[in-house]
Amino acid sequence: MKIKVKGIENQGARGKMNLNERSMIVLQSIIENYIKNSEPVGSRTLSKSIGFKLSPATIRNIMSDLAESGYLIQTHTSAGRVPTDKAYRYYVDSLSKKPAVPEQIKQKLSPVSNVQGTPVEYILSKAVHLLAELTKFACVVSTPKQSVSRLQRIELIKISEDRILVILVTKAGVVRDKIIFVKENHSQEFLSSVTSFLNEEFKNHSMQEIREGIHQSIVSDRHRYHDLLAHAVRLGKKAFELNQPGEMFIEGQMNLLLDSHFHEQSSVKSLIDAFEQKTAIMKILDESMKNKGVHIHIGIENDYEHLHKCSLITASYRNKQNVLGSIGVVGPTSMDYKRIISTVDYTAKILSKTISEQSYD
Amino acid sequence: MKIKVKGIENQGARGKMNLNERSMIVLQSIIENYIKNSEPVGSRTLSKSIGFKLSPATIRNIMSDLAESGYLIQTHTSAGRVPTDKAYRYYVDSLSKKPAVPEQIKQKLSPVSNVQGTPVEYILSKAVHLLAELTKFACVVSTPKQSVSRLQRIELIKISEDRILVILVTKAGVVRDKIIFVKENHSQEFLSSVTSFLNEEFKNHSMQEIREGIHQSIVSDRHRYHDLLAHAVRLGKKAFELNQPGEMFIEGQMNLLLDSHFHEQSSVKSLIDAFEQKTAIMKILDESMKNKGVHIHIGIENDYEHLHKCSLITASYRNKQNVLGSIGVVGPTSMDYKRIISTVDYTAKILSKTISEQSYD
DNA sequence: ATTAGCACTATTCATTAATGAGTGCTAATA
DNA sequence: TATTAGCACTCATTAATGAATAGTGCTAAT
Repeated sequence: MKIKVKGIENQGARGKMNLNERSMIVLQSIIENYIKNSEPVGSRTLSKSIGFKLSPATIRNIMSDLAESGYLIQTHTSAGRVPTDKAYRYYVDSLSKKPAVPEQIKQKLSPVSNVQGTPVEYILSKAVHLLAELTKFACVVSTPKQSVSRLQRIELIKISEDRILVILVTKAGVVRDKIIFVKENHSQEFLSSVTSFLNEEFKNHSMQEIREGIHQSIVSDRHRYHDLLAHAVRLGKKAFELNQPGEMFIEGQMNLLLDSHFHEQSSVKSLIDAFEQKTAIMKILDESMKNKGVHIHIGIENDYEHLHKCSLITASYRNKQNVLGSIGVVGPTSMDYKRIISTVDYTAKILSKTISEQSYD
Repeated sequence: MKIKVKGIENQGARGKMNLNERSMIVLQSIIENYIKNSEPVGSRTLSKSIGFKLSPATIRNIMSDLAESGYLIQTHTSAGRVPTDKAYRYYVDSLSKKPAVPEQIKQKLSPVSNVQGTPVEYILSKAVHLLAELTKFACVVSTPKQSVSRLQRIELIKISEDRILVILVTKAGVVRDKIIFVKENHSQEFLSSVTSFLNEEFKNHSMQEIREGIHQSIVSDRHRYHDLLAHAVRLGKKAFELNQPGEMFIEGQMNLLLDSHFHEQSSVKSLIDAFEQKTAIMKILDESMKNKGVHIHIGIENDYEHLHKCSLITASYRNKQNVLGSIGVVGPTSMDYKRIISTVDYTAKILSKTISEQSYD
């Protein structure tokens, strides 16, 4: 693996300090050691575990420089060094972009494609569940936004004299159902004609467009469908609102509590808040939909303060047409980035593949 | 509140011991004290907090008797007493069956009825979420079993050349959808006729019956609907299987970890396992569907060992026709039973009301 | 430029002693 | 006879102490 040194050498201003390629290899070694053992790493330990020969004293000098440049900190005077968020950022940036996915992980994720044909939500929950099991961290996935997805089909089914079941099927394969209450007792035939009208009119339009456009239709066709379309508007609005705050499935929160890094009381409570609020994590997932590939948010880089001690690894999933949502892992900043990144990446891919194959376009 | 003394007096065999009504008031006082403060309660404290005048020495004697009868234990020689599961059992049995529900709690649960008209799952998740927020414990709810609920309507919708969306609407208001892949390109008209055939044939039959009966129909009508019915069989089976293990929503697991009673490492891990496995809790929820009212499982009374340090308070919810599922709270054995019982009871009631009003029978 | 050596610092762990909450028992009391 | 006061005893908790340990920083030698 090639290491990027660009822009790092001599950035520390002070003439004495020199952060050359060797320093960075040491840093990398410290990081990997810390990820593995979750304990501050000292010069002697490192001297042994590092590839080439270097005495503890020399390593101490290098460490001192790295500390001064903000890559390492000491929890106390006589303790080993611990990587900072800056160090992790350097580390992940210097990783070759696509670590291979171990066959074992692929195998464990294969059940995701086995649930093809089930509702998208079920596929998502399967994926997030397996991801949590594999990573031993908390995992999240956002459900497809209804606003961007396009209508495949709408169905109005008469359930009783005053109730109609409305079913919206989107291109992404999401089915949303809702009961609306009506005053008039419409015949199923009437509903059928309204249904075909709606389908002709709005198929392939996004929910957003429908919501905006449906009112006009009412005006022009007022004579025929007036009342029911009014209901349809109300339904559309409600269904849209329901999904608007963006649903999100969470799995494996408990994993974090077993993790040694979160054993300090304070950060546990922080995390609980973060998951309770949802919005902060949701925002990160949404952000992740804008660009391809794996996104990495390390500790302090997160806007939300309660996530300052976490890293989030996210990746979006999609069907052939659109980006639908994101799946991600929430863990300590000292997670095994190599493994987690490749796992998340692969999970998103298999999710995309599974959903694409059952999407309607 | 009347206290049951029946069958308790002199049950300890040893002639000396006497557990009269006063003892039981003391016991009750100890329990309530412990529930409130989560700390072993001593004779001096109790002497002050108890209603009538009684010296610490006397109370010590009573406590000693209660301990001998298995209602109290000491964590160590010089510690106060802690109620046993037997004590809690006595305590809840002696509660007047229906503690009043505070107006404040009713208010906080009112959003449940506001989501009427949405999918049952959504209503359930709303209810369990609020219940967790109110009780500050972990809460669970089981979704309606498909096997017992009766078919209201089935719809087959042609999605693309090789895909059909199947929607099952049950009387309980549960909608289940699934995509089936077909080799032949059936026309929508053909599907419509199959749909109406299926509806005529199976409406009001339970899923179980349909699953068993559908094969016969195939035989007799083989000439017309053969292929699609074969698919319907497969669908029915799969849909049934999917729901069979019984889904369950969990909320507020994290609450338990903040609870002082679960701070000991071991019991945390136990609990995580319990929620991971789901089956044990699911079984208790299922059990709870058999009888009306609130069910209480205290610590050791639970079959599943990992739940020995928990109490579960459950109540079933229903529509006009059937019992559909259960909702419940999982907390420490020293929970505030009065409050939790009334809250669970009320939640189940409001859930039943909300769902009944949108059920199709 | 690297390394060995040594002084220095802070954590961790075990030991000890003091404190205090709470009991159990016995004898005095109402 | 039931209750209470008094006292000895137990055990957890806490703080203080000191030894052992891991690790650094600096300096001088290589």
